[in-house]
Amino acid sequence: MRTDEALPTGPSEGFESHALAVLKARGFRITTPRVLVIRALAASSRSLTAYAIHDEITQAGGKIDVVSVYRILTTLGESGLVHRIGVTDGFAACRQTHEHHGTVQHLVCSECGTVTELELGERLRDETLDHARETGFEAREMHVEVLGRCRSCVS
Amino acid sequence: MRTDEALPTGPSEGFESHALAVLKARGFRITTPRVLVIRALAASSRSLTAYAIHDEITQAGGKIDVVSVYRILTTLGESGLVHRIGVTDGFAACRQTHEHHGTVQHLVCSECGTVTELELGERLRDETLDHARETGFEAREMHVEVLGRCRSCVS
DNA sequence: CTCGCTGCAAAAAATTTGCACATTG
DNA sequence: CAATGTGCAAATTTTTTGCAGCGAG
Repeated sequence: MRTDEALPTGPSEGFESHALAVLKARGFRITTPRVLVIRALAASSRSLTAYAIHDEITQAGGKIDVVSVYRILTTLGESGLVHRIGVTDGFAACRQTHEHHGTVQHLVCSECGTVTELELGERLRDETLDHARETGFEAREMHVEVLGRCRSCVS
Repeated sequence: MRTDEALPTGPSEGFESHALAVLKARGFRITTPRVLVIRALAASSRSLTAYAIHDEITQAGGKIDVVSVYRILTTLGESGLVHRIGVTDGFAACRQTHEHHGTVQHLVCSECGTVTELELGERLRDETLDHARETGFEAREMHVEVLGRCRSCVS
């Protein structure tokens, strides 16, 4: 498998190795298309749709079918390696390597589209879930999206 | 305009009159298709996709084009009368008639699909937003989805 | 009566499926 | 070499657009 071209391994390389390790641990094969998708996600601070990922890879000289992107995104999603961002209707790399029990917030910048993950403290998470539980709801996990402007767009 | 058949006005009628009032106040016309969509949303405790709404209306003897459902959903969304539910990829009636500054949580039952709105207390909302702000993010609004089992599915 | 809204037709975009072939481990 | 995963072709499904005509106010 050649991984030495199309979508360079940059500063966010942490996600790539983490994702590959998780896939391997779960019994999935490490293939070129998977590496390319992971790399595209790792390189983007924004959330990407299947077609956006396909374009990124293609424009970087890589070759992949959109169908594969869809299938790979499904796999990554089931392995907790990507999160679907509702407002942008795309997928963002889940960079938190430690266990997050549905407590990651996504800060989505409406100006530049950057998606930042932020761990919601245990206390806030629990209080919010307890609030839901007071109504008799058996809360299992939650997803928080915050819209606004990111640090660099504000200044 | 005939509103006396197809999708009866039931117990959740509050949403219908509220929605119609809001539309009227915003200068939109009250049309049969709009009433039908609003009624379908009001009658469902679950979130509905455009096609699901179309089916509901059609099966109840009503007549509407899916294209209109899309356009009406857009209008309702811009007027804050429906919320897009990420996990279900559908729309749910926003039954809160008072101002909620992005503080409504959605409790989505993974078993029966029911979507319940729950106001997140001011304190919890502010603390969560402040948490995001500490990172330099200018938080404007937020959306919380909680997954689990609703009261009736638990018991 | 007039402008907004709907329906119809059609196009465009997004997502899924089946199967032969290529690739990983 | 034995699955597993990919690409290709094609079918489905979802969403958008243009325009003529209906109907709410």
